[in-house]
Amino acid sequence: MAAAKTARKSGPRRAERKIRAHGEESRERILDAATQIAGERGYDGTSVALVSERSGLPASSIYWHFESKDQLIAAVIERSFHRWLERMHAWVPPREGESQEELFEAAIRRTAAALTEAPDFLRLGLMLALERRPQEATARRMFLQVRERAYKGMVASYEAFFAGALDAADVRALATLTMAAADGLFIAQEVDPAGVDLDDAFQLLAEALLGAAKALSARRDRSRR
Amino acid sequence: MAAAKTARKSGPRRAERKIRAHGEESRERILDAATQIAGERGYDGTSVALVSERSGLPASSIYWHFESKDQLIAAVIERSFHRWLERMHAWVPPREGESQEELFEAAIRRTAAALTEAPDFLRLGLMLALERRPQEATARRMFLQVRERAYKGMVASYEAFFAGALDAADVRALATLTMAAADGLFIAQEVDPAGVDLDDAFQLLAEALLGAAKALSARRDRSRR
Amino acid sequence: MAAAKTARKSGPRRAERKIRAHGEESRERILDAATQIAGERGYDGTSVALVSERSGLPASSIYWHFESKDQLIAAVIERSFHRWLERMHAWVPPREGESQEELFEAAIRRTAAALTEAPDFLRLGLMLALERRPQEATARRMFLQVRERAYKGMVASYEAFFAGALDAADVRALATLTMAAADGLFIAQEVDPAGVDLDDAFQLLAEALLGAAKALSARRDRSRR
Amino acid sequence: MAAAKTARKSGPRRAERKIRAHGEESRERILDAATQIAGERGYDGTSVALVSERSGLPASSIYWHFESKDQLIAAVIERSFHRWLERMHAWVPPREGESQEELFEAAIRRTAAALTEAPDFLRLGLMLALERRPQEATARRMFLQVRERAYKGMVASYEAFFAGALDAADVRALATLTMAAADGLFIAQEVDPAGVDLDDAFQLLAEALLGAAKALSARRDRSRR
DNA sequence: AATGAATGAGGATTCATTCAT
DNA sequence: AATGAATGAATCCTCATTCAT
Repeated sequence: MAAAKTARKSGPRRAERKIRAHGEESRERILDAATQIAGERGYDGTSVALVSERSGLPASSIYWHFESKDQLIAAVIERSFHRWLERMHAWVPPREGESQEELFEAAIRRTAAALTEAPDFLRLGLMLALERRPQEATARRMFLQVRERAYKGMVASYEAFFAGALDAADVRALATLTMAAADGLFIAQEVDPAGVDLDDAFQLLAEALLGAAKALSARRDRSRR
Repeated sequence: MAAAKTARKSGPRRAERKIRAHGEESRERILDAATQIAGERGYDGTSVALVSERSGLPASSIYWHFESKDQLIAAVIERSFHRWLERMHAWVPPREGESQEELFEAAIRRTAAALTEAPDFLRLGLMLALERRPQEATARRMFLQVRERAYKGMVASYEAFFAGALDAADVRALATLTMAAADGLFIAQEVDPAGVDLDDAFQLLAEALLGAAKALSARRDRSRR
Repeated sequence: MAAAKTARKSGPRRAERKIRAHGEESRERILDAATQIAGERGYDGTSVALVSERSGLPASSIYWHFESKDQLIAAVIERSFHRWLERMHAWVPPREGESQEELFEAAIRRTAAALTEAPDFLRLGLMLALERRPQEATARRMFLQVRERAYKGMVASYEAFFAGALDAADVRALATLTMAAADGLFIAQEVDPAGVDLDDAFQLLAEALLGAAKALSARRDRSRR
Repeated sequence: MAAAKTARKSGPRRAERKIRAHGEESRERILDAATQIAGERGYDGTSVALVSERSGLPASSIYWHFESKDQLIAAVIERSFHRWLERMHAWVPPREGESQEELFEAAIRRTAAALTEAPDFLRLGLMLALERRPQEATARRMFLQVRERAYKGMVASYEAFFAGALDAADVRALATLTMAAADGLFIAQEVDPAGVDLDDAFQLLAEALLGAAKALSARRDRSRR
């Protein structure tokens, strides 16, 4: 490759597309390219040269917008997360007049939707989460931060569902299990899309969690007596 | 990876440690180093130079023992898996005279033990599973193969537990959910060891799965009628 | 310079410090930063980006004030030299009623003071003087010019001291030796501040030079006979 | 330039000169090239690419022989110093039947010879000595170390010359001054080869030092009384 | 049963400089 | 009187791999 950079110098002077863009636009172009690539190939697979090629901006321009590759990936994660959050909010109309159980199952379905809505983001994030490198951890930290927020949101909604029945520790345990199962199902489906039906699996998960909640409150009653 | 890494190669190797090992021993040394590094840093983070340094053998010797980096990582996974299997067998004495539920919870506890027994193996495997690169897939395939075997084993034991109550599809769904939750809990604990108590979480998972099983068989009864 | 340097540029500059300074002030800020950095790291070590960061002004502003990096460094040298000259004049009150020898030693002490007064200037200048690169020689030329002036001044005052005793060539030889020793002592003290006492060393230098002067005039007498 | 690497790929396969050299030979080739370049252009001017080009070995091979550019330059300094030391020893036949003063002047002449014998080495070393970079200081340290050895040697021979007349501190002061003057004269001659006659200057320096020695021992007598 | 030496391709990042606004 | 954005060339260095010995 070697000369396949930027926009191909073709023929004489190539003052063709020196857009002198509005900055923010270039930044977005870079983030778009990086999001795409990082989703496909992970942190290490996302070379600055590739992002440069795909975004149409020279590598040095990437470094004008981002301090380092690590920070670029962190920005990718941040933006993806915010977009995903927005879509989540748009998706879920507040429903009324439903039973507790129906409400809960709806919440779980929402989680399922969340997974299918942001596969690249989650895949990249989980890969980073599993890594244990000493340095260059900004991107990883960003994902964990963002994940923490999602977890807190889940705990809050569970507290509403199980008010009275479960105490704070139980709710957290249930939320942790939910998140774990969601992550795991995501992976299962990534690995073998044909082998898992996410809708069915989350339906089953909802029932499992309700069963677990019952067991927890029963345990609680027993210990209280 | 940029500059100034953790590791330092130091020019022409000093002839310090010419152990002239007996072949198999060198191979093991290389695998040990590679296992350690790959567990920490994933596929891309595992450079041949690093493995060379950590094992004390020159890079060319690694290529004498393994065809390529990809095959090396595949071998790492294979060996880790076999060791893990051995430990699993040694660990779990067949218990008798227990109730169905107790037996089931014991099985789940075994799964929990499996996670804590081979963290590097699982961490690396999950990272590979999440990756989406076209070439160099030997290592990834190896993990998925190994994982498939584990899944089959789980299905087999679930069939024994839920014989009569659930049909094959339900058992598979339950096993899939179990595996997903296990993977997810593993990740949760890797990310924040203090935030998750694996014993408690798997206890809760067992109750959740029993709840799900009940729901499944109820559904089945309903549809049969 | 490789990666991960001391300094960090941080993407699109935050608009924090838009002082809208009055031109001359910005120029001074840039010169201050460049003086500091060039004193520490030499010509090549003084990157425009570093100067930008340390001065708080964007790199493009540096190019508004200076034609090129080379001219910037030349300006650094020029300004440093003038400041140093000023301080020198302020420092040295003309003394009267002293013996020849006392006057000479006072002159040498002045030279010593000159060194300690402008270490960055001298350090950078000597570094430039030692370099041998063809292009970008403005800064270097500027230093040598300035140095020539200092040398001429020294020759003039030596001519006064040794009027009658030495001829022009001898005086120049003595001045050359003085300057060389001063440069060398400066380096010695930069390299190991604890190892050299500049006052003592210059005291000794004064005595050495007087000895040399005596030898020179003796030689001259001999050759005249 | 870009493609002007290694040995020019000309025409078809270029298996022409894959010397598979004896290692040590390649190392020397690299050091030769680096010595030449560093002498001309200093530390920063010595790019790995240039050394690669001049030595005929690819850049990556340079990194097989040396850990980093910094260590390469350090090795350059070390080798240059040792070669210089050898030449110094060869140069100076032990003379007998001369007066103290003649012996001393001979020693100084030896120092002069030393300068003209290793100009590149000294120039590079002094440049490094003047720098104040935080990192990458191996080369600099190496020069200072080597310089220290030269200083010790000088002190030892001065102790022989001035045994009885001067005490240890005085000898050190004299040696420091000698070295400083030598460095300074070297610089003066680098800057303006026509302006300095090294032989004359060192002759004068010898007389100056003898004068200084006399002054020192007179001072000592005075203070002893 | 190894290994010293080499290598081309590519890695991230910094360089001095430009120019439209 | 500036500056945000960009850029091509160069920086040091690491990569997986090869091959003669």
